[in-house]
Amino acid sequence: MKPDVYAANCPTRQILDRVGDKWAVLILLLLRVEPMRFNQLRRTIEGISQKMLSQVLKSLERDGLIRRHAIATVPVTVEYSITQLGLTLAGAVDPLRDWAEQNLKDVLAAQRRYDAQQKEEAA
Amino acid sequence: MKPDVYAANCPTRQILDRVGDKWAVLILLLLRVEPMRFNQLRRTIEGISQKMLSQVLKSLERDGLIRRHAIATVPVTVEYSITQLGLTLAGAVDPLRDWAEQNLKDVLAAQRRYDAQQKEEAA
DNA sequence: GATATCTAGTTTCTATTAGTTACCACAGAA
DNA sequence: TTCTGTGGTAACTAATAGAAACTAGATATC
Repeated sequence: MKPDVYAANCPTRQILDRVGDKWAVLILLLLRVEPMRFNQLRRTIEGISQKMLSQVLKSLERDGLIRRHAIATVPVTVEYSITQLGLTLAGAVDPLRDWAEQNLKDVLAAQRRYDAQQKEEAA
Repeated sequence: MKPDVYAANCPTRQILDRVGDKWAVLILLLLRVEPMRFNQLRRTIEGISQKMLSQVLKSLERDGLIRRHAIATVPVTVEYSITQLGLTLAGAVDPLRDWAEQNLKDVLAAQRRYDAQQKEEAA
């Protein structure tokens, strides 16, 4: 009944870390639409650095959520696509995205209330 | 169609950050069962530092996901409970937890395959 | 009467991680 | 010959997570 806090033993912990990763889900959702190349992803996701993109792609591939396919052109092009496993994870993220869209207003309102309260107490 | 990368504008991004927070969801799921006090949470979640617990509780309260209730005993006790909003977020996390439990085996297998592949290529 | 314990935190410092910037090698076009 | 494109890596810095010690006030223990 007690949640298992030790990261190594807790599957949910590991998946939440992956989903909480700033770029991972974004990439997953992009690749759900269609396969993309490295620089294509980089241009689409304005603000990501090459290092982070490279790093996240590598870890997503390691987890079996995406597939890396190098094509022997000149210069080499590399295409990334989503796997079946990645597809199901993306699906599990959808309820969360829906929740976010429906409830962001309330969260922001709560934040404003809290901040106003704090300010008042400080005065 | 293109996902909005700029964090400030993207509700999903903000919620995913919250859910990806190492301790936040854990606390939310604990408080879904029953209200708890500060040190009670600290003892239940072995491994969390007082600083992190205090910090996460504060940000969860700020987001309107939990409620803080100080009781004038001696010494003062503080009880944290989940709000209606927090309850619905916890519900949206459930599919993800289910996915994790069902697919962790596959993810770990993919990781082993990937690591073996890397090792082989290095040799 | 000094010490320890409970409550719920805060402060300080360090280790880890996230992110930025510059660079690599190769080929084709201007 | 310098510029653009391919897909990255290496070195450095800023931000954050976490460990450990401290606060304060009342009660119980030695």
